[in-house]
Amino acid sequence: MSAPRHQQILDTAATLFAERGFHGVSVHDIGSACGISGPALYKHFASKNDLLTQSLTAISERLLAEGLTRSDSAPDADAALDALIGWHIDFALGNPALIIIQEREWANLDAAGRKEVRSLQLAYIDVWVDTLRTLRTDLDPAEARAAVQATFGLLNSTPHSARISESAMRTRLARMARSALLA
Amino acid sequence: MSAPRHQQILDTAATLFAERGFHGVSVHDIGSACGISGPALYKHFASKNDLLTQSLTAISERLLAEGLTRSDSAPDADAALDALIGWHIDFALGNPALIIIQEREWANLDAAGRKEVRSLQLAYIDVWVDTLRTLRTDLDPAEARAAVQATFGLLNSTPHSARISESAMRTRLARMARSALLA
DNA sequence: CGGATAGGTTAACAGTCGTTAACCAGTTGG
DNA sequence: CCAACTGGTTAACGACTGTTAACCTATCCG
Repeated sequence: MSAPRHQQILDTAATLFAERGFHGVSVHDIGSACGISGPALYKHFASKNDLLTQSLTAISERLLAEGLTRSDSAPDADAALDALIGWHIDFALGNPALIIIQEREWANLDAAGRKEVRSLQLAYIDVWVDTLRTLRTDLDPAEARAAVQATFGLLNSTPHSARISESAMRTRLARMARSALLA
Repeated sequence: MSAPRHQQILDTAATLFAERGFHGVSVHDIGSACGISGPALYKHFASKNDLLTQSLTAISERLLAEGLTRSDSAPDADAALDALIGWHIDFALGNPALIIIQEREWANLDAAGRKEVRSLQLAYIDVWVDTLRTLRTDLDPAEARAAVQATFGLLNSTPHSARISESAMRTRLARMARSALLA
């Protein structure tokens, strides 16, 4: 199996999906952006939908795994929150296309993919919620979840703006997220 | 001219676009959701793209106009910021479909529509930026703009979550937005 | 009364979509 | 050395797309 080509297709598809939306991109577009053409994709993926499913599950798995690692290795809850914020910013700034499709293409998954991605996303949210609730004992789980999701909206907005330097953006987002969560 | 039908089509289209994306909805889908079918839409709109353009410009005009009104009638900058936050939350909670398509279907506009919507959006951002910069003299325009757009991301995340009551969501979002902007 | 008009219908068009089929070159392994 | 497999090609498919055309009916106005 040619793993690099597999990954190349996945990356290319994610970028195109982010730019024009799942239904706005044809398999011919994806193939030709990879130097191959159209139906050749079916040697690597079962369907166009499979491309989206694999992208989204990979994103969710990576967010969750690294989020767990970083928050677990923090000395206390306060540092864990900073670690989560830092990780999410790293990911959003480094992979704007993935952030975009994770936000907007969720509805185009089939039932099975949707279920899997959803549970990974919920697990990731729970990591944040658990951390936040040890710092904010006044928040019940539902309120904490709402606050975390709002913070994701804040952090995920980076792909849409970005007119200041990456390091300035990084520190500004971190400060805004922290004070929003602890307000 | 039947104005109500015009508006009904616009509302229906916006909802469907929000659910399945511009390319994921056919003119037949829109028509049949309105009780008429397919090509009848062309008695009211020039094209499917025209539907999207009119939706997006209407949203941007409304956000800007009401934002200006509310912030102008505030006694000072601090109250103006609260007024802007309150208005944006009102709109986002009341029109989740419109918020969604304004975020994600911008790329599907034709050149003319894109230009008009963009300038309206920039004007709306400027209202926020001007207000914010009288309270935060340390922020240069670019940084203020980045902060405002991040706040929009926070406030616009409501359509994706919403598991707590609307009034609880409203006050939580307002507090988070305010402290993120002033952090 | 009678034409214009507004708002709907169905039929049809050309184009594009995702997907499959049939085929072919190169590599690999028994 | 030959068989199998990998990864590519082009051709063809049926379904669906946005849009136009042709036609019908009710309402309105001179």
